[in-house]
Amino acid sequence: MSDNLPKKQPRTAPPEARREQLIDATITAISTYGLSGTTLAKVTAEAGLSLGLVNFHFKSKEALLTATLTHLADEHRALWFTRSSQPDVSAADKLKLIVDAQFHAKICNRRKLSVWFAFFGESRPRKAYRELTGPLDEERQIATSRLCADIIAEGGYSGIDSDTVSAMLESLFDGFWLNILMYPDRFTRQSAKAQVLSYLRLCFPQHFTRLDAETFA
Amino acid sequence: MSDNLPKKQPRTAPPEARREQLIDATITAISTYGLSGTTLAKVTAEAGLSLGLVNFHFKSKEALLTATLTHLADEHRALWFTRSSQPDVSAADKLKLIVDAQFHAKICNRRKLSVWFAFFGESRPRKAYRELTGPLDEERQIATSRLCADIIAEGGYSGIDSDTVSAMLESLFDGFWLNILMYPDRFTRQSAKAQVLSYLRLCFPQHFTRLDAETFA
Amino acid sequence: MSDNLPKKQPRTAPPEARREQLIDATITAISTYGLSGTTLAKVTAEAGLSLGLVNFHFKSKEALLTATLTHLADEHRALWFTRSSQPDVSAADKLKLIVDAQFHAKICNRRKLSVWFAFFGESRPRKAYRELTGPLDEERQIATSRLCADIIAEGGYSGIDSDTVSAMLESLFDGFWLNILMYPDRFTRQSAKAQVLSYLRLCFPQHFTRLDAETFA
Amino acid sequence: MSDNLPKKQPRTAPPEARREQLIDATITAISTYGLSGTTLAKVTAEAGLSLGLVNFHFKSKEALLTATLTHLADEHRALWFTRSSQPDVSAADKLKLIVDAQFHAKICNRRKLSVWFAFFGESRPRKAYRELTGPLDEERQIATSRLCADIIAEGGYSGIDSDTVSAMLESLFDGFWLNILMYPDRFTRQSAKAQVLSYLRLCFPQHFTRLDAETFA
DNA sequence: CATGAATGAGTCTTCATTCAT
DNA sequence: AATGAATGAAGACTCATTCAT
Repeated sequence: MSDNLPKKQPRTAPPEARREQLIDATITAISTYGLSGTTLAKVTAEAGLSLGLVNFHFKSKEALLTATLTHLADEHRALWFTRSSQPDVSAADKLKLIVDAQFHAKICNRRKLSVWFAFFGESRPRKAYRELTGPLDEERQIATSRLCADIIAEGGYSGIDSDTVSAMLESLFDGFWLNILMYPDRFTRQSAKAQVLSYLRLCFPQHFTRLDAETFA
Repeated sequence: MSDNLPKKQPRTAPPEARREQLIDATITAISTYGLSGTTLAKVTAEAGLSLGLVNFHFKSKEALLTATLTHLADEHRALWFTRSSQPDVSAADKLKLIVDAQFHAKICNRRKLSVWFAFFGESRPRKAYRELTGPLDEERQIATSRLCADIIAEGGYSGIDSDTVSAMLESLFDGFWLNILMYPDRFTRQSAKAQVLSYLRLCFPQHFTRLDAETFA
Repeated sequence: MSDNLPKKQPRTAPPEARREQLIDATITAISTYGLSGTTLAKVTAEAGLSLGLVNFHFKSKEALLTATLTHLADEHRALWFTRSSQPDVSAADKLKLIVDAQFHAKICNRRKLSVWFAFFGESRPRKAYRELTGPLDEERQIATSRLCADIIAEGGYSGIDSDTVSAMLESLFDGFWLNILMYPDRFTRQSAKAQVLSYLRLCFPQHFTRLDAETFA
Repeated sequence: MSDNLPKKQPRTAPPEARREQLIDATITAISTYGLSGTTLAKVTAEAGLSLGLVNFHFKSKEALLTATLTHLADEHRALWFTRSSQPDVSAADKLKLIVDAQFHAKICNRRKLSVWFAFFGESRPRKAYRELTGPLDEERQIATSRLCADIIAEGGYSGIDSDTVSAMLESLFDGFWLNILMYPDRFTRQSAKAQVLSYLRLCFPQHFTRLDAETFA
């Protein structure tokens, strides 16, 4: 289950390294066994560490799971936020960068998607997700809504509402994530991104051209 | 936990009634406690029945969960299929009926959405879902794709692909479901349906008018 | 598991027939699943009857098992007792008949040996056996001891004790039964009987000849 | 049920000690409650340990039972094998040592005999016994057969077959064990051993004298 | 007499957490 | 810091027994 040799660490490692090691093993365990099938024994075996360490570095199993979720959420947020905060980028390009981040290989892979949907699937973890990650989701939706508003103003688009587009985008993101997780043969990162961009082309024909999908592949 | 008085049934009920009763209690339990938090004790307490009865009417807990999933899938399929199989309905109206079914109060409520996402969230239940419900998902996607193709042919639309639209619809369905489950304050059945229809209006402006959303509310 | 067609009885059968039917199914169940693996469901399925019938015809499961044991013990006792009670038979021939009964196909088959040893193997059933069947075992040992005493007197054998021979016979009976059950490839009814008779030949050379084994085969 | 005070061990004991402790408690439990009446709760209570510990040190209940059987079989084998492997001992004396081992107080007591017959009595445990201990039984039978062949050659005995004697000995061993377990008032270790030796005296009068029984008491 | 649905106590097993070393 | 043995509560499943029909 774990190739322990290369993972063996010096007997005492800096706490932060141990925490990351355990979080990484937790992601692997959740994606393999599911949230309820993830036991501390499996996590520590995967990490090549001893069982007792989890309750030493984290207060409880729940704390480990919370830390794992936060870790993923931060990673995700960093990706789209830093990219779309660059000064000399147009609103449309920022929007494209957010879409791009959503389907980036680092984020949108089955290992990590499994974890997201593991949290969505059960009521208590869902509550935890809402508290921890909900604000980040809302922040992103607000950001895309503002970008859409800028584009609408720029392009003089009528009959289209920035909040509607951003709600659509959020749902497309989640829906494609789910389908990529469920039916990887029919849904891929690339096709998902292309189809989201095709939606933006429908909305904002002057700002999104047929070539965009390839540009950011 | 269970208000037992009104639920008390005659001591011996027809097996099918007991099965339905247990499936209904299972849906409630999953939506309340999650899939892994759903214990047979909670299910039977919810149903006002004794613990041992589940393994009498169903072979195992897993069989109960499978039956629950199948029950939901059949209910969902029946709703959109019978509606969209009527003879004298246009392709566009059939598509609207499918969208309508997807966000119908009978299907799209937090109690039942919880169950869907409970199955999506863990690897083994996800596999079960894929085997049991995957074919129905694909059937629906094929149906919407055909309807889109008909609409495209009718309207002479260019630059739009029926498979892309059906993939988008599938993802919008799932994505809005998730957001309705996660953020019921910001996402409602009505707004979701309206936004999906706004997407169809973008795609097929001659076939979907601004009034459609209200028509099928 | 049960070929139910030929076993189906008229809906109401004489109680004694039902009891025998259930006892027979119990023997089959014990030999197949062991004593603890024998459930009333398996017994009634084997008998082609409904679950509730056992507690109708027998007070409890334990009563069924007790009746089964008694049935076997009576059958066994009848076989050796009636044979060795004939008036014009010599003591040696009576002894041979007892040995013969012990390894008779009707008694000494794996199906029934399983039941005997099932009762020997657990403390409570062992206690039940002791109470129900112990007296019959003792009766047989006394009978063989008397026959040995007669033979010793007749033959003028010295250095041999009738109680020792009867104790040896009892143990040989049980030991061969066990080995026939455990290792049917190495131990058969026929070889066991021949070897017990070879022991009697060692004890009483004038009364048991080399041909005895075949005579009673 | 358990006198816990004297059994309390240091909180962390070497694994092998815990395993032995649990095996010992298992023997006690089987002899008291039978195989199917032996629950992990009773075993651990008997051992003065907590319920969960069995599945920590053994994979399952079945593994514990298997280990218990192996433990007894090894103990038994060691006793007769080391004794009868001494270099300067005659074949007849080796045979006596095997008989002696069979009825040694360490082996042939009701506590341990209960366990043997518990395994004989049910089909699945019987199968386990056959696989684990069958080879040891056969090894012993082969050893006794060889010793008998040596004695026959030495003594020039005729009309007697070494395989027959060894089969008789096996069955006597088992049969006396059963009777000692069932009827301890009428069958004792000492009388059983004396009677088995009396059989050997019948077979090999030059090698086994009347005094042998007492010599090895 | 007969059926089989219903009950609930009892068992094995899992696993988060604790703690002696 | 780290280890892993130990604990015990909780859950799925079994099954003798009861009882309405």
